[in-house]
Amino acid sequence: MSDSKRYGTYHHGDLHNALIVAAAELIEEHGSVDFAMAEAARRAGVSSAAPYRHFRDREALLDAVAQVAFIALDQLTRDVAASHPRGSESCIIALGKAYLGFVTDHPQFYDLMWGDQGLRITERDLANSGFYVLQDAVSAWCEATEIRDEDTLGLAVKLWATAHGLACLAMNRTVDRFMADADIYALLESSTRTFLDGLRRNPAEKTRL
Amino acid sequence: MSDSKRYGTYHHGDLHNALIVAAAELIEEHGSVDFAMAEAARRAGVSSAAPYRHFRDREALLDAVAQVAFIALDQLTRDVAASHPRGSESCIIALGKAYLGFVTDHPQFYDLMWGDQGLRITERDLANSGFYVLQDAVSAWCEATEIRDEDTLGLAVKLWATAHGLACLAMNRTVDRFMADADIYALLESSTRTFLDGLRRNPAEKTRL
DNA sequence: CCGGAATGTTAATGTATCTAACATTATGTT
DNA sequence: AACATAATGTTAGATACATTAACATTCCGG
Repeated sequence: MSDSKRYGTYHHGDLHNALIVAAAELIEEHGSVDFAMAEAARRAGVSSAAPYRHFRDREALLDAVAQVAFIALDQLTRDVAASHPRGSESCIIALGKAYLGFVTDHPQFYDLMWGDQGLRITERDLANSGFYVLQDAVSAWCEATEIRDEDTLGLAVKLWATAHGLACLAMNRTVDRFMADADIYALLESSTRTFLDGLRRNPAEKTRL
Repeated sequence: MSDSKRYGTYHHGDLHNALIVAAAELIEEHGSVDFAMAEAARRAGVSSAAPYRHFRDREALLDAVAQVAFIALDQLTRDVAASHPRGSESCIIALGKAYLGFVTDHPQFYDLMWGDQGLRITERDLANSGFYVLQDAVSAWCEATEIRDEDTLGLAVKLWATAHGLACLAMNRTVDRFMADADIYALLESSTRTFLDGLRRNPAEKTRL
């Protein structure tokens, strides 16, 4: 029933997905989210009004693209976590670097995912943000490092914020302009190691209220 | 010559600035940057075409608003730095908290300043981003803490990234959804303290290439 | 006080989103 | 198979906004 060959030329057969793909391509090509609805429709081979049978409005199409992006991020995150020893420092660092790479390799999708004050982000998207994978890695690291009684949720947020912030500043070329030839991956790694060193030094510091 | 009373009703007298103010207000009210050029014009009491005598296009008006926002951030940053002992850890933390407050108090301006992949940011804006103030605070702290031979530029970027990332995740309500009742200021403070602890523990770690 | 530069106005123009009315195809029921 | 109906497309606007063109008024330097 998902075989588009069953449809004639009048009905597309899988316009919903075709529009998501077209929109993603256009975002990639334009380098931003400012493509025209009609352009996506044309690329999918339908008239400019057809998309509205599948998406309430332009925003809804963007939501759908964002959801796909979150799923891709989640997949990447899981793959990275799976290829590093659970509880290792290298796993946490690899997760951060993967996040950094995801953002900087697809800067066009950043706004889609995190921009607009996050109005587009759903609970489902957050579950696909890789955060829970990071939190698990942090928990495992705390156990392995014999750091007990830590607020792993808070730790994960702090580590995430560091990677996110660096990704953000790297993406909009802010880091480059302050540090020529900056290696953001090296920055993230050393920043993370310093932070974890700090935890080892003073593990009892809790942050939740 | 800046006295608008010298002008009659036909000429506004200070439309350039009035438009910047109107745009800022509209951004604040709409909660985003999606106001109409004509709306800003109406608020300034002129016709919808008048703004184009002062700004090439809508983008140019947004640039101008962003520049004002950067100047405000710079001023805030300098004030905070001046009210804390130079070289103190509290100064670095206060700077981070001020940054966090600036972003979360005016979330509408975030996209304007850092969004759109930072295409709007000029060199002048960066000088007004508060970064150099932070870098100076970090340098002073390193001296006071007898941590020598450190890459203060890199350290400042790392600290900035942490504050920026947390601000970003707080602003789009991502942190809230993972941690109910999260106190982002407390998170930033403990994160920063842990990081500085890590530096004290292992100060020789350098990151530049 | 005159002439040009600035700055405003009104009236298009072009483009984008979205809707309305209508056409065609798919699907499920008898 | 034949029909009813839902789903999905199409064309032709309606509306909103950015921007420009042509023209009007005011400011300011000589």
